[in-house]
Amino acid sequence: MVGSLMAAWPVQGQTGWRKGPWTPEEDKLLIEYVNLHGEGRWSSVSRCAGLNRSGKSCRLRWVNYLRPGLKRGQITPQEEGIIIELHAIWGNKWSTIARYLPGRTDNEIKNYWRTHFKKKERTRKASEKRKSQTLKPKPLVQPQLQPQPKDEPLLHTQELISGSRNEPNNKIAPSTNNIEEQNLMAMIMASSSSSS
DNA sequence: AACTTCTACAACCGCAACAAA
DNA sequence: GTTTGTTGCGGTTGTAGAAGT
Repeated sequence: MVGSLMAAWPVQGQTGWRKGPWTPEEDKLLIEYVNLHGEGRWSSVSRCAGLNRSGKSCRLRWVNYLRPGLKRGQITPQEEGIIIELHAIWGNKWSTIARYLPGRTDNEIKNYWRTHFKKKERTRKASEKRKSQTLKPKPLVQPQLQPQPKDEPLLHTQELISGSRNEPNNKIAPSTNNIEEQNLMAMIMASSSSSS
């Protein structure tokens, strides 16, 4: 199965775009294009740069892998703490969370969370199972990881993260509208400045 | 050594929001 | 005001390599 899939990859989709892993040549073309023309206009990248890739694919490759300033490697315990805190506030707003972790992408954080959350979930369920065999079942009090309402006041100024990123697509930081959140932001600011 | 399971990561898909025509 | 194209986001899947049995 794996072998046959690999043999078939990379393939061309029904739209004619190439799919699958990027080659160093493609990376080079994309980097050259973005260096010359800047980010954005992804739909024209494929044509102009001679890449047989969809704009979506080009953007994703750039944002998650090629963009300068990306940190590679392990998420530090400090970053993990920030992710946990921010996830408690915003839920699965990965791109929002990523704005507070310079050099980290939403995809990276999402992957990290899924891996680790799944692991924790599994161990939690396993221990519950063990408990339930010996104890009377009682209502489970879960830590609240509720996302904010969809219309949360996300649109604010970017002062919060000023200096942390300089990409043009660095949009807006969520507003800090309670003490807890403000404390968290202070913690993040302190940790990011100390780590740099 | 062979096999299985787990983890990390890259990439794709579908959808929604937004802007331009 | 409507349609169409583009961009960005979140969810999901697939693969490689590491770790465990």
